Amino acid sequence: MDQSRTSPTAALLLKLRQRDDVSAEEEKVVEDLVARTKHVAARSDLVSEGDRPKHSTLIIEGFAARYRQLPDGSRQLTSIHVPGDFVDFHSFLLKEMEHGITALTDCYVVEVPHASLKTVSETHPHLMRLFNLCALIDGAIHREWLVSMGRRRAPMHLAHLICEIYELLEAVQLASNHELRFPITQIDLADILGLSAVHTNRVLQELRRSQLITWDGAVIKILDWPRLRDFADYDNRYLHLVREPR
Amino acid sequence: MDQSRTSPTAALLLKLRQRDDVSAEEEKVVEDLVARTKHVAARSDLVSEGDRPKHSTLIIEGFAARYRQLPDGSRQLTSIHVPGDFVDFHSFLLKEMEHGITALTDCYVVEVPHASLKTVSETHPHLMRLFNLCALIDGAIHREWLVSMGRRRAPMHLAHLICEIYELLEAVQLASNHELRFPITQIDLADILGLSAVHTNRVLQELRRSQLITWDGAVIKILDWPRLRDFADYDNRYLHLVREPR
DNA sequence: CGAACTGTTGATGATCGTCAACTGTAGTGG
DNA sequence: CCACTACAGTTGACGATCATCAACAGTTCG
Repeated sequence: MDQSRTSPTAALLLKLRQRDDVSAEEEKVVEDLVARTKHVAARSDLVSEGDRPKHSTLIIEGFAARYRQLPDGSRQLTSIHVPGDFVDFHSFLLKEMEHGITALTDCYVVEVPHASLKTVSETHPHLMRLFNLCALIDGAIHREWLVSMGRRRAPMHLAHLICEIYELLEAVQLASNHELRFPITQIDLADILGLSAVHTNRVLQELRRSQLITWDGAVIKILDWPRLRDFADYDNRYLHLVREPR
Repeated sequence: MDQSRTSPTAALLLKLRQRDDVSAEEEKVVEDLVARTKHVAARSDLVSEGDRPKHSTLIIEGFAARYRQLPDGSRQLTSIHVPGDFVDFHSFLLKEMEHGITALTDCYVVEVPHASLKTVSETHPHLMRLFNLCALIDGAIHREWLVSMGRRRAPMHLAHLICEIYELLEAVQLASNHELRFPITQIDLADILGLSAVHTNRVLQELRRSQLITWDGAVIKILDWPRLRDFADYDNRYLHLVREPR
């Protein structure tokens, strides 16, 4: 795994700074939230459905996803999370988890006690507002996924997903040059797209045949960013990556 | 339209009280947010994509929906909103709207200035937290919709939607006895489900044939709630309708 | 070496979209 | 009053997209 990162809070701070200035004191508060990093093996649950966690989980390294398992055995992933994401921030207010969270790859995470978040909300409301803002952006991503599911054909859907993940990783300096490490199986990818694994495989090959991407093992290369973006009808405004004037 | 409602804030207060106690003072603050109700005709935009509204819109009466229009002319609704919902609460922090909001029926709404929300966040943090909590539940609903889109067949998907809307309306005392007024066209319904209008019509008839519901004009009657719920694999935990102990 | 898993391909069928036509209803204007 | 329009709902025919089942290759790992 990548050990080059200086601090476990680096990705989170990069994310927050895209929203607004983060003062030196707030930065210290964020760093104090990180008590001890914990390793989670790929394919195991960070949080299970029905849990009432006493902490929110911050991803330091690796990929995780929210998912729901249906009675017929099928599974749907409802979001994917990258370093810097509070993957179950809402459990701070909502208590019961109505979905599970799985590690798509080996992960390093930090469990931030809800009590600490409560303190932050009282002593550093501006910082708390930045966390809330990130949760609202999660909602915007959900809505874009709904659009992809409902109105984009599978190849466009996959292309759109690749654009999104690339820009999310680029924003925390984990991807550049239209190249990203995204070590996920086609089975998990199918559960993101809401497709069968077989069809997912064929759709992926279609993007390869069209010279839009290569996807070899864990490494995705976007061969023609403008064409991929147009093909996917990708408009990144919903990620709110540029800071809004206040 | 129904004029029996005593106060424009009735639905909102019912919603908030499901989350936590609302003090008399907080109730007064909520009522002060409602300056002037405004009528919006069915099929017109409450907010348009790209807008930077200076207020958040609270629905007093009628149904509204968030939507996105795609270049090929197709449209996807990403959420539907009932009285008591802040339909664009996130614009308070996120500024630019990356989707539009349309009135599915004639609506009465209130436009609450962001400046007022800012004041509330400073003087009544507990109340603001309840608003935030509602926004997080919106996210949970989005996730459940993603599951429906990805892994439920059209008849299950529609059944699930009916269950959800019924319970949301029941929670603000706008539906009871497994009967609800939901005056929406099959075209809009198709744009919720991500289906064509023709297929939506057939799916609807399937539910009618199965004696699960009647849907005559604006009125939906759920004929067999347990069977509809089982058929849809509907589990309402994600709506967080019961108050959590603190 | 076998076991388990991922990726891949082919064959077949189910689900859903598209096109077209027709019905009923409500409104609109002469 | 009636012709005319507009639109929601409905039905049939046909085709595209996607799921399912089965088989097999390549890799890793014990």
